[in-house]
Parts: sequence; C-alpha cells; structure tokens
Amino acid sequence: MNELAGKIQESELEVMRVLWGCEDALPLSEIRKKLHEKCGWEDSTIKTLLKRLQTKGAVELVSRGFYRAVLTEQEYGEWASHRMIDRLYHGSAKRLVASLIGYGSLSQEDIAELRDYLKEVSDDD
Amino acid sequence: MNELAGKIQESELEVMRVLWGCEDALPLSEIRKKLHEKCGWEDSTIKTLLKRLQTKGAVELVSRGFYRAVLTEQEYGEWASHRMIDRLYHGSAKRLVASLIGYGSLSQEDIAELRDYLKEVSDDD
DNA sequence: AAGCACGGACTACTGTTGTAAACTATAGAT
DNA sequence: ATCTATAGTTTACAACAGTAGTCCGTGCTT
Repeated sequence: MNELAGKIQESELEVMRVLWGCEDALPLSEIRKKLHEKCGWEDSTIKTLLKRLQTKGAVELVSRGFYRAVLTEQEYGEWASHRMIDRLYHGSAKRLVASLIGYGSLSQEDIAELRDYLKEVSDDD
Repeated sequence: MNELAGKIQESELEVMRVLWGCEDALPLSEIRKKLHEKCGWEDSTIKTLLKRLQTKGAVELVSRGFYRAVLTEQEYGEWASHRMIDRLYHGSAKRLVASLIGYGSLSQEDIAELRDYLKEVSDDD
C-alpha cells in the first residue's frame, strides 16, 4: 500500500466500506443512499470524502458518477494490522495472537483451525 | 478501557510507550530525556502531551514530577485490536489472524513461531 | 434552445492534533 | 526570606479531519 493511502481517516473508511461491499464501480446515488442511512451524512459531505479519497489514490472515478475502490479491503487490513503490530506489539505477530487468545477473542476451535492452516502454509523445517 | 482513553493519538502514544517501559512512576526529567532522544521534542511539547493524557485519564501525576501510566499497554492493545477487528475484519479475530498468515506479510520465522505457539496452546483433540 | 437535475469543484467553518513558547508556582538552596 | 531551578498551566498556531454550503458544468427533457 502506498504512503498516501495510509492516512485514511475514520469517516473516509466509512466510504471505503461501502465501496468494498460491491465488486465493481458504484453510482454516487447509491453511495449516497447507503451513507445517508448509515451515517446521516449530507450529500456534500460524501462528495468531499470521495474527493479526498481520490486524492489519496484509494478511490477512482470510473466514469461520470461511478466510483470504485482502488485500495482493497485486504490491502488496507493488512497494512493496518502490521501497523498495529509494530506500534503495540513490538513488531511481533505472535504477541498479538497471544493477546487475542489471552482475552478470549479466539476460541479453541479458532485456534485449532488456525493451527491446521498454519501447518499447511509453513515450511516444515 | 474508558471512552476517553480511546482517543490516544500517535504522539501521545509515544509518551505512553515511555511510561509503559517502567513499572512505576517516572520522573519528568527522565521522560523528557527519553523523548528528546527518541523524538527530538522540546520540553514544552512533552508537558503538553502529558497534560492531555492526564485529561484523558491515561496517565496520572503521582507526586510532583512523577508520572505513571494508568492505562496499561495490555488494555490499550486489547482495545485497539478489538477496534481494528471490528472495523476491518467484521468482528472476527480469526479473520485477522488468517489474513496475517495468508497474505505473505509475515516472514517465514514469524510463521514458524506462530505455528509452534498455536500448537502449544491448542487442545490436542 | 432553454431548463432542470445531478455530479463535480471550490470554499468554509469548527474541533483536534502536533508542536512549542511564555507565564506561574513551588520546593530546595543559601 | 530570597533566589533559583524545575514543574505545572495557559496560550498559540498551523495542519488536518469532520461536516457541509455554494457554485459551476453538462447531459437529458421538453
């Protein structure tokens, strides 16, 4: 993920979530409808946010009135997780997972599932 | 974690990290020294941040010149992870971990470490 | 051709964050 | 009792974020 996209803000994220909810480009009308329902925002607010996201390279205007997410949810999630691991878990993914387990966010089934998954993808050294 | 503490900012976090690095209260002089080295901040900047953190209830002034973190690193990490999981992983901690594993963002060592760790903490059923 | 509806660009205003100076109070030294 | 060094408080100010109004352009309607 590029530099600019890193700075996606809370309210911008709300817009991204709408775009992420759809495969391809969404019409402004629909984006507006969704965000008005969910956040109660005015039309102008939504346009401002879309504009800012375009500037950041996270969204593109496909054709008049149709917007598409350039930055994917996966990309952003990955970037955000790494950032959090660096900032709060001393760069150790294991510590994050350990803390998730510690306060019960991962069930025993989750753990087993992840364990099996990891067994598959790791080099058996 | 209470409402206020949620809004800890990037630069404030830098202060928290110094406090988290020590069991009990730290003298201002030392906080200043550490942050000046690490961030190049002026005395006044540090005082401002400490003040803001006090207002947020994340830090307390134990006695003249001695500050202590009220909010612990664990508490904050937990809150931040949950927030991220909610905002970017649809509330599923498992998805977060799966994405860390899946997107090639972890080194082979990270993966091995995590694999061993998960093996260890899972009930071998 | 004129008008209207909608999309896009520009502008605006408030609160917050990053960074810091200046001022005030107080504990310890003399 | 006074002085001084350091701590604590207030004020400052630019950049950014949240929210929104207004104006401008253009494609569709009649």
